[in-house]
Amino acid sequence: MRNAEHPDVSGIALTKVLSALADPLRLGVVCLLADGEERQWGDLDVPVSKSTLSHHMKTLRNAGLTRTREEGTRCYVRLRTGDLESRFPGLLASIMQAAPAEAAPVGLR
Amino acid sequence: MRNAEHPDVSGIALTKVLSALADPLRLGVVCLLADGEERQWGDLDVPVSKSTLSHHMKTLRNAGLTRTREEGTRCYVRLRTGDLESRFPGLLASIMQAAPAEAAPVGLR
DNA sequence: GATGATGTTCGATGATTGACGAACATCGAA
DNA sequence: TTCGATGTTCGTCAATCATCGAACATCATC
Repeated sequence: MRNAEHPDVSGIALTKVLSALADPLRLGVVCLLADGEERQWGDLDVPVSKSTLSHHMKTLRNAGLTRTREEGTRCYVRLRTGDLESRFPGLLASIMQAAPAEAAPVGLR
Repeated sequence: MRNAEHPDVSGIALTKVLSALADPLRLGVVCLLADGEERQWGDLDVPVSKSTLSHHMKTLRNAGLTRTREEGTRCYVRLRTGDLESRFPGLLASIMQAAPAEAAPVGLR
């Protein structure tokens, strides 16, 4: 996480957002974060190994979908709802509406 | 095109739509079709070979984004605007708003 | 029928992607 | 200071993807 890159609002690319959300697991994570709450990596109950989760979180972060914060050894993540809304109005909302049916089962531990 | 598969409205999958639109060339094609007009393959001025274009058109078709019609040896394509709107309300509109900036240059010949 | 235009399909190839375990770095707690 | 928890990074592997040219099928036209 040393090299956490968060693109600024104008740097959020549509194709990266779309391909980030095209993966069921990442879609599931975003669904879970859609309530606006900040979550810790370890609180996410995902059906993949932690190294795989780390890659997916990096993808979401680099795409500009999430913002990551470190606190000790823990990492917290939250959805960049406002940034996304201002960059692509209505996009996230319309995706979230249909997402649960196809997202991977991501719960809270 | 013998085996043209067009998913019905309820069979249009969000993840397939998103990954189909995550490619700049396909995004460009969809942008061009966004005016609702029906176009012929050959009228599309794309920076790839015809075999590559054929693959991309197949991807769009299978994802449920476009509908293809044969007429002699020619193939015509149009965007399934209405179907998409009823399946994922607002999705296409919000994507089209930001798409031109990132889409590959697809014009008319 | 022969020819040309239009798409599709078939390998082949190189790039990207998702996945894992192992090794590592960092920090907090015992 | 040692140990455990938390994430990252690395190397590997299999699968998918974008791309191309060549070969093919189909149809319209000459």
